[in-house]
Parts: sequence; structure tokens; C-alpha cells
Amino acid sequence: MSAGNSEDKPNLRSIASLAGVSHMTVSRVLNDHPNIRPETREKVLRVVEELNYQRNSAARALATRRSRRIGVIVDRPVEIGPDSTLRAVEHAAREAGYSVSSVAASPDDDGVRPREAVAYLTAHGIDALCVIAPRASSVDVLRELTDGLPTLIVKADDDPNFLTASVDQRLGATLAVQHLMDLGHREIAHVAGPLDWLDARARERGWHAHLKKAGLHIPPAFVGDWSADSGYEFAVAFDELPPFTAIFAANDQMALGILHGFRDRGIRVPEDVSVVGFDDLSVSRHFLPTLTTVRQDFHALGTLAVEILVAALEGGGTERRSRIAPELIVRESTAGPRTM
Amino acid sequence: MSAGNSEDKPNLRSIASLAGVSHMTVSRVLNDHPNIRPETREKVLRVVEELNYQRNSAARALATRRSRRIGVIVDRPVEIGPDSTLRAVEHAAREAGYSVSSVAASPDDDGVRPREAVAYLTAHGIDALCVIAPRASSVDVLRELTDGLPTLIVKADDDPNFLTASVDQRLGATLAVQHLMDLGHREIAHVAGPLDWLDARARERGWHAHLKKAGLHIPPAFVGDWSADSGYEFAVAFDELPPFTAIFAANDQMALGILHGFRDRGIRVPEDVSVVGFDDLSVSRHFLPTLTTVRQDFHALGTLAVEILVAALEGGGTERRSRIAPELIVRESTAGPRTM
DNA sequence: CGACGTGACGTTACCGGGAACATAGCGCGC
DNA sequence: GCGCGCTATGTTCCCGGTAACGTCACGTCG
Repeated sequence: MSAGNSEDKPNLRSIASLAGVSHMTVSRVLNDHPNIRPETREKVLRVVEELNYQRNSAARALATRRSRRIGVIVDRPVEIGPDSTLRAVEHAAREAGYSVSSVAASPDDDGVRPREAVAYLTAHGIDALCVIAPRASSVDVLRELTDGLPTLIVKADDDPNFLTASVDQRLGATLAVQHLMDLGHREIAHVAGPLDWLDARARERGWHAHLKKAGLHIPPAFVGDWSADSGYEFAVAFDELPPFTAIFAANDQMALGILHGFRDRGIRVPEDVSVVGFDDLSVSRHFLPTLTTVRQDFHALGTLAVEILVAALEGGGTERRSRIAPELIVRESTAGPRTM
Repeated sequence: MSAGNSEDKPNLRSIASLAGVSHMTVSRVLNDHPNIRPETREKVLRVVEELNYQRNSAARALATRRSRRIGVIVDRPVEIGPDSTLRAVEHAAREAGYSVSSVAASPDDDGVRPREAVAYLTAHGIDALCVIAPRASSVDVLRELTDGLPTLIVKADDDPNFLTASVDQRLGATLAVQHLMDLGHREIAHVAGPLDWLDARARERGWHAHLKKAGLHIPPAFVGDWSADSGYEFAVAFDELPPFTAIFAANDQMALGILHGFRDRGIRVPEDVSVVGFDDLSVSRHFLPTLTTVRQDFHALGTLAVEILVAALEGGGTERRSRIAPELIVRESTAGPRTM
């Protein structure tokens, strides 16, 4: 903490002079060479620690002729939202002459730890950072980690600290709710994503605000975890829930789980309850019933994000931030309420 | 073609001496600086072309203090097969102290062009290459492009030119077909992926071989394009198809499209026809009916791939290749045939 | 007791580019 | 005819590491 660095980034030589050794000794310590006295090693490591020194991967790659980078080619397009956005970012970055390194959550762990992710990426040398599908807590952490590193976060609210780009989540929620209201629904429930996620929060707020504006009753939102499983759990608990005739689910996967749960409970969609999703995955048009949902143009989003970042890196000037409009796709899972 | 390079990689100086100018002039030409005489530019570019010169990104990054790389953090796990594999590769690479650059097909274009993908990746400096979800034609192209670059291809057949790792696709197909045979089915159709894809081909062969072994009739396979849409198209053409009581689809998405198409045609699953998929996406357990499928452990696959690559890069010795066993997951979409 | 091996460093050169400054030719105005 | 200012190009140094080799103190052995 409080690494009072007013100077340039430390390098081998600066470590060396502070430790009172030659830069080669520092290099050897860092590379675990033999024939270093324990006390020398300690001394060096102490300074390294103090200055929070990180190797320059470019210089290393140049000298060793090894980049420690692995190229990967994936020859099949993808579906899920944040991932399509990542693909679009990679594509646009490539076009702009940049390359991309990414850290993604694996299905095992419970999300990316932003501190480690940033450390990893900066260690490998990046000019800018792009954060997709962030949680509110991550944003707070990022604020202190990305000092001086141009950073774009995919989120809707403007932020003095970051560049931003997003699909307008609240508008999307509004479209979904309005569609249900147009069909005659008055009791519209919401299955939200984890509310620490900015997208989940924005959709929940959009739903809440639009109900309020229409003077409708606002039930508490059920909070899922984005997974189809959590949608299923919600749906099979139907009998214990306050009554509603329509559901706005915060993503298509939870909507799918809801369809499944309702079938297991003998509740028909859309005859008994209407369901709207969010994302428009390519499979959603084949769910049974086919899913009414809010389409996000992930490809446009990723492209926009890179445009903004590159402009910040090169043009220097126009630090724009923009929002992409979502689109309502009406299919079979919504209809007028039964008792109308 | 036939760039007879017997020497080291060309650099600015070697270009310069061949063109009879200083290395700075070459640098300026390459960076589009003004104040270069057209004939000088031409002369330089000709040599650049001849030697097939590529800039050293590490040296560039060192000199300019800019890596031209963008870090990306994606904070949400993904689903679709090749993509989960990519995630696993990134994860394992990170653990091993490597970083990953990837080129993925976007939903727009029709697949990655291997020649360009390799050019891009090598230009940005990679030590090794990993190819996920390859087509047969890509493999041929890669053979000539990856000379000297340790390359792992995710495919089942051993290959003297490459390292390999894979989930045993033929075994997966066998499990699916055997399951249907155990239920009493004798007419088992197959909806394949594009047969230029190695995975699609292996699954088709597994299906074909197992039917043959059992002495069953082998109908021609219907060739889809991996998308749910193509599964739908197949299913709605049911009346014009040769009769069958069960379908083995080469992935879950096509299986979903089939479920949808059958519903639109009034064909019940599994009462009239049984359907088996391949992949076990996290959503497949919520399809209606829930989908019997063959699970691939993409995470294990990606981890294995990196292990093998890193061993090749560092240990030098054990160039292993391994196959991971898939697993049959039985759900609602399969049952005994009607007329039994 | 001097030659020699070895451990623990230090010195120097080099990786392949780019920035900054130096220089040479050349047209031009006076 | 000469200084001036441009254009086109060359020189030098530096980026931040690592490899290769040099050095020095110390211990050992014949």
C-alpha cells in the first residue's frame, strides 16, 4: 500500500543501485539462478518488493527471443453475451492493429478477481484495458488499479474515471415491460441477475422504474444467478410466490429455466404466464415456446468499445461514450393474460 | 512463394543493407513517415516483400513503450464448446506463466482463415500455437505455415506434424448410438455438422461405424451447419425423409432446432422420435424435453492442451498426446421406439 | 607457496527497433 | 555567388532486459 512512486517505472538498474549490486545480480535473483548468496538474494528481493517492480515483458522477449505468449485460433462462433462481446473486441482490435490478451472467468471459479486479473495483464504489457460484464465491486477496485491506464468499462452510467460503452440496459428493460403492459398484464414479476452486476442492476431498475411510472404494483424481484438452473428454481416455487401473470427475466438462460420449471409445475406459457428474456441468444428462437426477448447487438458493442479505446490511445482527443439501443423481439412466449 | 530463407530472420538492418539505405530509412518507410522519396520507398518495400520481413513486436514495444496490446477481462463464464475450451486454455496458460492471444471466428464471417490468423499471431509474437475446432482444410494449410512453431491441434487422430489432444469423438458417437440401440431403436438417423470439420467427421464416422458393426441399416447423414436453425430445417422436412425412430445430432444446438421443428410438425419427442445431442451445454438440461446428450469436458481438454504444449516448449521431452473420454447423459429426449 | 578451480558477482555487448539530432544536397532570393 | 531553409537521409544513443565472458577472493593441493 501507499507505494509512493513519483518516479518512472523501476527497472533492473534502479533496483540494482538501491540494493547496492549490479543489475545482472538482480536479473539472476529474479530468474532463480544458482550461485547467489542468500543474503544478497534477500536484499534484492526486499527492494523489488518495496518498489513493486515488474519485469518488462517486451525487453525480456527481445533479449530471450521468446514471448511467452501462445496463439490460439478458435474456429467457431459463439453465443453467450459477454463472450460474443469479447469476440467482437478481438476482431475490432485486430483490424485496428492491436492484439488482445484476456482474462475470463472459468465455469469453476466464482468470477474474475479484478486485482489479480489486472496484475496479470499489466505484467504482460498492455496499453489499455477493457472490462466486460463487470460487477459494481470490481469497478471500485479498478478505480485504484488502473491509474494512468486507459480503461473502458462496459457499463451504462458515465464515469469520470473511465471510458464507457454499453447497450442501453434500462431501455431494454423498459421495452420488455412495456410489451407486457401492452398485452394487458398488470402483475409483472422480475427474475434478476445477481444485483452486484451492473447489467443486472440496470435491468432491475428499468423494470422497477417503468412499473412505477405506470402506477403498477411492484413486487420484490427474485434474484437468480444468471443460470438456467436458477430460473428453474424460481419457477417451480410458483405456488409460494405472490401472484403474477408475466415475468421479465434478466437473461435468456434464466428464462429457459423458467419455461422448464413451469412445464414441470403444469403451468402453460404463454396461456397462464408470459415470459420475456434478455439477450436473444441464437438458440432462444428455438426454445419451446420460442422466446420473446430483448436483443443486444454484442458485435456492435465490442466494435464500439474498441473504437473508443483506440481513439483515446491515438487520437487522444475525443473521449466519447455511447450507448447502443436494444431491440424487442416478439415470439411465442408472450400473450395477453388469461383472465382479461 | 518458395522464399528460400536459410538465414536468420530478417531485421531492419538486413533490409537496409540489401536496399542500400540506412536502417532508419527502412523504419520510416514502414511507419509511413513523410519525406521519403517514392523510389526509395519502392526499393525498400521490394526488399521487405522479398524477404517476407515482419517487424519484431517485442523490440518495437521496448522502443516505443507501447505494446499495442489490449487487456480484456470477461467476468462471466461461457457455454459453447470451443469457447469453453479457449477459456480453459487461457486459464491453464496463465497458471503456467504464459499469456494467450487468440483469433476467433466472429458470428458474421464464415470461419477463420488460417493463413491470415497465423500471420497475425506470429506477427504479434507467439511461442506456440493451439488450434481449436479445426476444419480438415485448415489442418492442411497449417502444415506448411507452422514450420518450427510448436503446434497443437485439437483433433483425435495422431499426426506426425502436430501435437494433438482431444475428447474422443468417435467414442462419444458410439455411446449415443449404443444408448439408442439399447432402447430398441433400429433406424437411427444422424444430423451431422459440416463434414469439413474434424469433429463433425469423427462423430459421423463413429455413428456410421457403430451402426455397421451392429448390422443396422445406414441412412445417409443429413449435413447441418452446427446451428439450431439447420436442425430445425431438417426436422420440418420430416415427411420427405426416409423413416427413422431416433436421431443422433452432432451437437446440442442442432438437437434443439430439431426439437422445435418436430413440435411444429406435431411429432412428439421422445414418444415418436428420440433425440440425442452432443456437448451437454449448461442449457441442455432445460430444453423441452430435456436433452439426452454426450458430455464433453471442455475444461479438461483445454488444460490438457496447455500441459502438452508447455511440456513441448520447456521439458522438450515427453511429447504426449491424449484423449479424454466423453460421457453419456440420459434425460427425457430418448425412450424406446413407439412400435415395439 | 604458487597454480588452479570455483563461487559470487561485475562488465560488456547485443536483441531489433525508434527518437533525436546531425548532415548533405538543392532550389531560391537578393 | 552566398546564406537560408527545406527535404531526404544517416548517426548515435537508448529502451530494459539477458548471454557470455571477465574478475576477484578464497580454498585446496601437489
